[in-house]
Amino acid sequence: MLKHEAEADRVFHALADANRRTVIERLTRGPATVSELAAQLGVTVAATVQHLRVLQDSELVRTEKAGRVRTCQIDPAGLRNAEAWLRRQRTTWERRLDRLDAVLDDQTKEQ
Amino acid sequence: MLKHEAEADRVFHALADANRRTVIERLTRGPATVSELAAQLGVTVAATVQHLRVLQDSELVRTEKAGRVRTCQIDPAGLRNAEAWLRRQRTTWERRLDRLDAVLDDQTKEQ
DNA sequence: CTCATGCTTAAGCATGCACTTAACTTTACG
DNA sequence: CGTAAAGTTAAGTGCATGCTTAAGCATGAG
Repeated sequence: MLKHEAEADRVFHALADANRRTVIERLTRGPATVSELAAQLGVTVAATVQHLRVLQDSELVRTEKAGRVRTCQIDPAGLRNAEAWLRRQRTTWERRLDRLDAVLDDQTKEQ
Repeated sequence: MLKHEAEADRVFHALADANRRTVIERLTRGPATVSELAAQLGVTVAATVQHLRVLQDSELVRTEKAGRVRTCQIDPAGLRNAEAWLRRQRTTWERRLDRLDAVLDDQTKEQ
């Protein structure tokens, strides 16, 4: 639970930036180099590298360097973590609503 | 798409804070007052109010004031938005992998 | 009415973050 | 070799963020 919390911290922080989300959206369509991502974002390559570090630490992106060009692609682990946290909250909440419904049903029957 | 992007911005930013996630986890178990949330977080009531403003703006929490006590509960809209964004990315990525598989299958057949 | 309770708001502060520029390393090409 | 391209790293800057304290505003209990 605690390890998961730390992961959730990294992942949601990574997703909280619009430029980093744009990188993810781009990479779901296929791999890209650092320069290509920088061009699409409209920021410097240096800024893009910093974004990529955050995305890698949260397991949202994997990169590999061949020669002098670094190729980036989606790492599904981070997306799965984030989806799992959200689903956990939603199901807990829905289960509670179901219990509430049951209680209300019992009460109406007892009248 | 643009409106959705702005919503994603707010939601993921809200989820990026550990204390705000704790509030959500608490509220999935049932409603709570501002003071109760502050006590659990171990921060001042003032700080908690600020977190609640962020959570309301991202439609993760709804609140209602009765007398001098404000009761907070989950608003499922924000969670749904976040889940939708993540699912959109994941399915786009999986569809691309499927296409890649198809291409590779064709190539092996042609040999 | 008095006063404590629950919340709200404003102001200040330390820290973090996203970006830049600039200097540097490594790799490819002629 | 010389040089341009791709990326890395460091330092600095402005702005946002999360927190505090302090003051203020309703509301409920006695």
